[in-house]
Amino acid sequence: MTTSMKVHHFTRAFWEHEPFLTLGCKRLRPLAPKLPTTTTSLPFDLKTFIRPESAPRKQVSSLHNNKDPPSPQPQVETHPGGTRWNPTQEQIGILEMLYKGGTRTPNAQQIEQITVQLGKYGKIEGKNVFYWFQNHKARERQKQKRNSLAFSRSPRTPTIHSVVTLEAAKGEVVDRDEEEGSPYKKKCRRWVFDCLEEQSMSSSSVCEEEEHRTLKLFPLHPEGR
Amino acid sequence: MTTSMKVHHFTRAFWEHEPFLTLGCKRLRPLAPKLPTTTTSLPFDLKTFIRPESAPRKQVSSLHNNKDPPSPQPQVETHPGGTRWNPTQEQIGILEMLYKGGTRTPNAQQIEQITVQLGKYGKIEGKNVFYWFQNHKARERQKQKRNSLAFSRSPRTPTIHSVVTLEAAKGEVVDRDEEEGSPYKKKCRRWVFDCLEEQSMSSSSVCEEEEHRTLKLFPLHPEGR
DNA sequence: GCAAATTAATGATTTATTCAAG
DNA sequence: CTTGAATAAATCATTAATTTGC
Repeated sequence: MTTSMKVHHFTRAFWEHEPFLTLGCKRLRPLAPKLPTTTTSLPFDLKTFIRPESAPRKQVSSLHNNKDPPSPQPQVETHPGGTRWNPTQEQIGILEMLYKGGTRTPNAQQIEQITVQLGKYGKIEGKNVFYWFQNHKARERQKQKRNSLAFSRSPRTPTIHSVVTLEAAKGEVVDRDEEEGSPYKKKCRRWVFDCLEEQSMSSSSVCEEEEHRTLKLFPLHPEGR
Repeated sequence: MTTSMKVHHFTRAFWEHEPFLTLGCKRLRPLAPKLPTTTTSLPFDLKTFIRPESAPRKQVSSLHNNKDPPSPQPQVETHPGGTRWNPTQEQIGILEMLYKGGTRTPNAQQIEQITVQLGKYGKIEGKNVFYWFQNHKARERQKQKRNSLAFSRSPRTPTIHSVVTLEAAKGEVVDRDEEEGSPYKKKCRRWVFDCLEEQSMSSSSVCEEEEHRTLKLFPLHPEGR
């Protein structure tokens, strides 16, 4: 009986909702089907979790011996019908407007608002909005970088000015980017798990069974690499 | 009237819930206070959003010409009353057990389960679990890297080596790092916004007012940088 | 013209870095 | 100085453009 055995047992017990520790851990409910029951549009593929090897496996990764220690990993494999958000022109337009307006990392509330608005033009979720801003910001940055590099590189040869030019270019870029940045200084950014539930109803009776309403939302893949 | 003007107007209108586009955008409700109404323990600092300049600004970043072209460094400013999760011994123990058991990037459901279990030993949220695994994984990796570097560095000294050693070390590190990866091929991993709502009750009557239960969860900061 | 085959964009995820609380 | 929290960078994967052979 090695340590790994113990760990393994523990892990299994944990996932199976067995009382694994001394505390009064009342056995949870059978852990519902949880199959496609999850939120509708979720690409959660339980099948693959159960039967990892199914799809054509496009990924190679043969090289670079990937050895993962312990568990038999859950495979979240793309499920066929995996659909990613496909923004409409209106949605893109609004998002770009907001971006130009200075929005870079909208907070939970802002994302919610944006999502609601954009929802008028097509199916969309909050995470799509979040990702869009992250990606757009990052890719604008790349673009700027490329541009300034290209700019500085080509005129390179003459005398001194090239350098000057380079610096100037950089300065410009920075300014430009900053220019449209939000007017407020940067401050604390934080992630948050936020819930849509209307808190207004709290006024009436206090729900004893305060069902976990706080949400979740995180990576859906069972096991990382 | 420049483009920026228009954009600005649009943005403002957007945040204020004014009908900004032609579509039948029925004016939303006054957009509740939304101040501290947000989830309880959230470090949402509205103050800083309003009054950016407050903290002593500690960041230097002078050296190492950080030509981060665009952005002006993100200043994550802590807000005063911010309280971060302080894990108990039991919690840490369980988390490490799970980690040893092979858990690296738990999915939404797993995180939920873990959170519930750990909740018995102290206050905790899903995001804490999420972050813990991310950090632990990353820091284990760093440790491995450091170790292997140290290992390869000591026995090395002879002649040309220094350079060679460096390269070799890097190679080793990579492998080592991979070494503890999961045994399963890597495949598609997806993020998911998942909700805790018990899906069991769906059997009875279908709740018409399907209140948005899908959660949210994203960055809570008002404006990026 | 059109469908398989490439390539370009970009949505979604993971990994690396950074910041600061305790 | 450890590590929770957050952001940025890198990467993966899928959809849409575009090209190519017929």
